[in-house]
Amino acid sequence: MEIRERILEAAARVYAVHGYRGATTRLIANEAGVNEVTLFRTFGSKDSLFEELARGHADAAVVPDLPAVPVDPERELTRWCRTVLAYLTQHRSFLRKSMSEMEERPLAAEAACRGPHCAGDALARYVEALKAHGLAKPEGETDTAISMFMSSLFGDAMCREMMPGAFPEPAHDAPARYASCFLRAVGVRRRASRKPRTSAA
Amino acid sequence: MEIRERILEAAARVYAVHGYRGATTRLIANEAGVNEVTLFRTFGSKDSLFEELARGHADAAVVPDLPAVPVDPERELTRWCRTVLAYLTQHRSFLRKSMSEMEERPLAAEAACRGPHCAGDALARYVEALKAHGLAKPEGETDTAISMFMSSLFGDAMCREMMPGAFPEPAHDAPARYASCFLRAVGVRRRASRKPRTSAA
DNA sequence: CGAGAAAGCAAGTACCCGCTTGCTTTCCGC
DNA sequence: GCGGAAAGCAAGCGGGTACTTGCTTTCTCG
Repeated sequence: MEIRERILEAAARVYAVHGYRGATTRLIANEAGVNEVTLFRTFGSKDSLFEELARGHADAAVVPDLPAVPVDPERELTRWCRTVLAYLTQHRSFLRKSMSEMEERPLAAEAACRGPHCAGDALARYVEALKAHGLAKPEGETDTAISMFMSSLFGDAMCREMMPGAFPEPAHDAPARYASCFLRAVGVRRRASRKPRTSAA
Repeated sequence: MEIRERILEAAARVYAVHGYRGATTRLIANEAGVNEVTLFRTFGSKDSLFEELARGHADAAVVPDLPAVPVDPERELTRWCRTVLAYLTQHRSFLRKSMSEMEERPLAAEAACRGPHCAGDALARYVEALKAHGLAKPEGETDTAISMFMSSLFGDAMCREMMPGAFPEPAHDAPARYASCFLRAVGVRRRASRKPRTSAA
């Protein structure tokens, strides 16, 4: 692998555990299996290394897309929710660190927020589509519901490991529960499972 | 004020901005208007100062109580929600730091979680009371709703300042919206405002 | 094979951090 | 007014951190 990428990945790992101040150049170089001098030759300074790290992380944030034309809201949203939650959970330490450094390194916090922010926008568009297709009630406070839904994913990813018991169990079922609860809140009727030929009145 | 408390409060302020590693004893002593040596004479070490700080913070976490017998859920819950959200918002920097230091100082993270955890328990008891008095539907997935509600408060407090626009506006109305959305989710019917003499069927 | 680039290595600089020491000043009750 | 406790002050110690320098090793490509 390119030495540049090896250092960046090592920096991400060390940063996720120790934060910016604790992620010393020695530690990062060691983790990357690289001489510390090489780190400085490659990136110039610790600051610019982390600048690039934040940029890369923001660019790489995957926001799965929701269909423009909703067909099976429960299923589609559960799937989306699972992906977003998995992403947030996987990067929880990194995100926690970045957000906690808001006061000292605001750009890092901003970069960390970009992914989730886009996800929220995608969800809002999806709910508009639900309304447009008569699947969701148009009157509800959907903005509040969306905000609560996104916070739920965020809270689950950030806090579950330190507050077990405060989140839906088992963890694997959480996405379905969040999605179902959200859909009820925006007035989407639950379908009978797995497309029965006729709907029960 | 006692010198002990002055140092503790200064430590909390500095810590909220710079985190544990950034909160140097020099900085804390300066903020407290105290000689650095006095800090060490009083607390012995930086570690034990922060130990005491975490303990004090956990003990001082105020969890407002909800009535054992619910009368006006919308009103009661909005009020409770406002208090909890205000607490979380006021201490957001402190909490962000403590939670982000989960890997290096797990006791700090645990202490920071204690308050919110108790709040969640109080809410769960309240919902049980709602059910017992026939005000909430007993069948719903109330656990998920509670978890989402608590996450909403957490997410709002932690992220609003760095993601304006992703949360209910104006901020002052957020508690009422969260409460209302939650009550709908657990099947509490909205009352006509302000106790009309007869209830409309 | 040989030149140049890339990486390693050892050492060093200037500064910061937690913490200590030795001493002086201030203050309060008897 | 005086003795003792509490706080201040100046200096320093050992170790860590970002970053630099000067030199050697290794690899690549023509």
